[in-house]
Amino acid sequence: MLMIHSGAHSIEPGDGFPVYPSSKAQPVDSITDRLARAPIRTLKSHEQLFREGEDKSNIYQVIEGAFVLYRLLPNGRRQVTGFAVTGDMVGLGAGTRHQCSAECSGTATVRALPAITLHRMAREDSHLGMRLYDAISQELATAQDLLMTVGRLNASERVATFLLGLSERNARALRPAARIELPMTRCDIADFLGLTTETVSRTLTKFTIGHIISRHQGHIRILDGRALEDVAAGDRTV
Amino acid sequence: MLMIHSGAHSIEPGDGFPVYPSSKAQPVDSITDRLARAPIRTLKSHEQLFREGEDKSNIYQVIEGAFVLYRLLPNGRRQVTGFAVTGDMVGLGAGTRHQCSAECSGTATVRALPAITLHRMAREDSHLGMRLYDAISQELATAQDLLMTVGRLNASERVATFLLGLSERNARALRPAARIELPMTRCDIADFLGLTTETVSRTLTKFTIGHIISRHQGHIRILDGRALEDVAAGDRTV
DNA sequence: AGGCAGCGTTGACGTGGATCAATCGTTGCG
DNA sequence: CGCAACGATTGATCCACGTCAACGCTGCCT
Repeated sequence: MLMIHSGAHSIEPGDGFPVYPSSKAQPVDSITDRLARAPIRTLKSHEQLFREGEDKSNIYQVIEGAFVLYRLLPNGRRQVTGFAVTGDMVGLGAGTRHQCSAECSGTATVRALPAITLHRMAREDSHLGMRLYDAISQELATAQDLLMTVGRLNASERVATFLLGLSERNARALRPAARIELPMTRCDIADFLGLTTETVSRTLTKFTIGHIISRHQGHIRILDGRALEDVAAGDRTV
Repeated sequence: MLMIHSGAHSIEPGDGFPVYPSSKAQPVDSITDRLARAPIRTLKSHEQLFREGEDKSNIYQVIEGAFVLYRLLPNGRRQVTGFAVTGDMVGLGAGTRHQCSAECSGTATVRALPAITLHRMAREDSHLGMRLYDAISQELATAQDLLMTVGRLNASERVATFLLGLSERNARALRPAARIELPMTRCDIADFLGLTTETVSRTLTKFTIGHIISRHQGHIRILDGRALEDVAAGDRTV
């Protein structure tokens, strides 16, 4: 299963990712409270929240909208490392500079938490520190999943894996798993999977012809999930 | 620059990776002391230290030897996520199960630290927690470098980037940067870079013909570092 | 309403790297 | 010593995917 949102995690307890046994008494100035009081920033379509290499002044939580996280090569080639949506944290990590750029697809709003504040809080509250550790560990696992996908799967397997990842994300959010919104462009998907837009498009067409998915206005539908899993596993050619 | 040892980091302060301002008084039972007292395990050639999916009983520090860290697909395809050598920590990360397998190239020795002990120590000492956070953040950055390499570079660029990474590692260890030992097999390199052994071999041959490197018994030598950088950046075709 | 820019799809074509295969050293082992 | 196993290299061939190009659709701007 390919997780889609590398670089994007909740650091609040109780929403499904591993959390260390925490003390019953939460610190008064908990991360949740602090985030609730954090200033809100609104971004226009295609505006950048931060750029790779910039000083990491803030960590952000996505309130609304969707972000593409990516790294650029000097010659313009791009690798998308993940997508972030409502609730996800972006910018986590210990370095003093951002490791990737973050750009929103449509308009978006985020809460900004000064990096220095988060790290001070983590030093004072080891439970928060462990939650950060959990979150970043999860990001690492996600990045390695993607590495495997990009390094060792062919185009059909990659696209199938990607769709199953989105489906799984829906299921976890208690939304219908078969209906998949694709808020990102073909170019974003291609740069995520290490392919070209043409190949992504052709692969989706092949899936459609094979009655594995159907395409609709603004979303696609998984018609044959088992077949999609077989394609992702390399057990079926489309 | 492609770091070579994803999944492998020191967590002791003062060896060159970012460390948070630490209290002057180290806890008595510091991680260094604890590691020094840790039991040593010796492994035979090609023995596995742990496997992907296994319960994470221990975290290890490599005393001697070299490890290949990798993930497997059901159909046998393999993605090497990193290499670990003397001093590196392997098995870090918050999950209860190992995210990858670790196998030694030759014979190797490691120190084993129970995961539960490390996490207890991290809960009690937030500075250690932050060092874990630093280490895993660095691993994430390394994994994303590799993702970029595998997703967006061609074969020559990947191999050149790989050699430059090894060279850089030598330089940081104050060893000659031009002389590169390749302790891993062509197969390991190929599975690291998302290529085949044949392509790795042919690419090294092309570099040799182009007088960018020379090959010797047990090592290679970089003859033209600038050319290698140009190849890695895609500014020169071999 | 018209023009234009960006996205998605499809087609034609070329090629980089995978695949299949043979050879050669080296190493380990009975 | 001789054989088997393995790793590295090289050659021949193939094809999956990238590249280049055309075209339709949508939404935005004036």
